[in-house]
Amino acid sequence: MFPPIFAFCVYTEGMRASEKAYESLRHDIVQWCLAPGTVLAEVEQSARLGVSRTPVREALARLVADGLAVQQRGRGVVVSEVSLEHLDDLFDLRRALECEAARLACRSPRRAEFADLATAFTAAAHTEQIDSATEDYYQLVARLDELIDQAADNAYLATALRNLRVHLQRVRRLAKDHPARLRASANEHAQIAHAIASGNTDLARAATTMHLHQSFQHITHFATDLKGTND
Amino acid sequence: MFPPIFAFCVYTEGMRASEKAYESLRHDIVQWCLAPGTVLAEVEQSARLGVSRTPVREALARLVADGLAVQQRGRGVVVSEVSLEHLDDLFDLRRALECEAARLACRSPRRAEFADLATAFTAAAHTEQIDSATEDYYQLVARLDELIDQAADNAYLATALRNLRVHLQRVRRLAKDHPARLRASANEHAQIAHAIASGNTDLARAATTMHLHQSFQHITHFATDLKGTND
DNA sequence: TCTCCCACTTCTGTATACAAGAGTCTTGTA
DNA sequence: TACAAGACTCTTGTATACAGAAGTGGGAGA
Repeated sequence: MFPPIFAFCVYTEGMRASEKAYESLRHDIVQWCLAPGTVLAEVEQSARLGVSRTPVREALARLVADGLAVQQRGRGVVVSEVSLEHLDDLFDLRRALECEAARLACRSPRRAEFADLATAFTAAAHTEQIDSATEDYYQLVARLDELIDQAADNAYLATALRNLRVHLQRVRRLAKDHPARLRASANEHAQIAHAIASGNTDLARAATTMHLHQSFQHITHFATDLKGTND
Repeated sequence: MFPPIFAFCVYTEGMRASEKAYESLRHDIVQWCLAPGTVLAEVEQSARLGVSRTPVREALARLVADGLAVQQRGRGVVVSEVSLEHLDDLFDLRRALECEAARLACRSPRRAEFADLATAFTAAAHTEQIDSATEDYYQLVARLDELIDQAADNAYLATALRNLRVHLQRVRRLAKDHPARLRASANEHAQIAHAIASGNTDLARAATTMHLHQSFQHITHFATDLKGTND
């Protein structure tokens, strides 16, 4: 009765079926278990997830609202494409949002908390084998993102960022992590955290802009490599 | 194609029942026909809209995703509150997004099209009885918004702005339109359109910032009046 | 052999039936 | 009279049945 791919959601207990279906599908799409272009037929998914069509429909509607799937006339919904064509658009919006978040965080009474994170990032940048601790590193990044969101204290901004980060997660899968890039990224994050901790708005925006620029360059470069060699 | 701002749906013909329910509920919420706090019971709404519970459920889920309604445990969904408490947050995000849109529009090959709109806004500002042509004026604003979206040519940004503008529409209802404010607003919009037409990024951002600041001040001022007198 | 048309299959969209849970009202007891 | 407990009702959450539409495949005709 248990669906094949469902290792991540331990807590199906008190969850509604529609919630379960949504989380499962969302996870599978973000993690590329369901590749772009995959048709999400209602009956097929309801069988796979072990629930009826009704909650699956609700889940699919939410995925379409998230932009993770698109509704095709007559053909149901399919997993949306991940295109590098609009990566610059994604990053334009991301820069606008993250710079604003950084600005607001600079004015937060909690901004001192960023000093510890800055130290942690600097340490991470000097870790010998950073590529073997990728998961830890990404968790650190998540902590910084979360702290910025909390310090910015703007629900509208947080929602916009949340909607955006899903797409980013999918795109990121296109680029493998190189140790050199991870190290550089850690340093950039340290700079951002430092800037916020010091309350320097201009510096925080600049650091954020720099980091996003480097990240964009990395993904673009690697994705081109991928297309040329593997794809 | 889709109308930019659903003036309302006369076109229930080829529409799915769920779409119809969504547009109808969304319209009623934005137009304050359904006041904040109103309980959106599924059976009640399905009877009112003449469709069954299934499409109503789908519509309600979308409204919750939009932030126009909130799901209350055990009590179904209710129309979300419109609070002035977080108006500054709304405008912080709005400034970030609209400034970015204006910046991108400045780089668009279509930026020359803004010159005509600038002229139209200047004319509107000099209309004798601007308060009797409020609808026309708001349509002009909608045209500018739409043109900026198109010129910015960034689907992610357009989505974020669309999500935000719904909340703004609701808040705007708190403040009556005064002729003086409408005139000033028309001039501010003319400035924005002029700046974009000339391709001056800094000027476009400044004009946008100024307009949003004035708009924020107006709503804040009036809303305080409202609370003191009518409410 | 190619093309067009018709029928069949399969899918979505909608309605409705059923079950579980929460809230409320009523009644009984202290 | 007030409080508590139980039952009832209303609501949501889920499953399923049915209808309509769209795609597909096969057969017939040119």
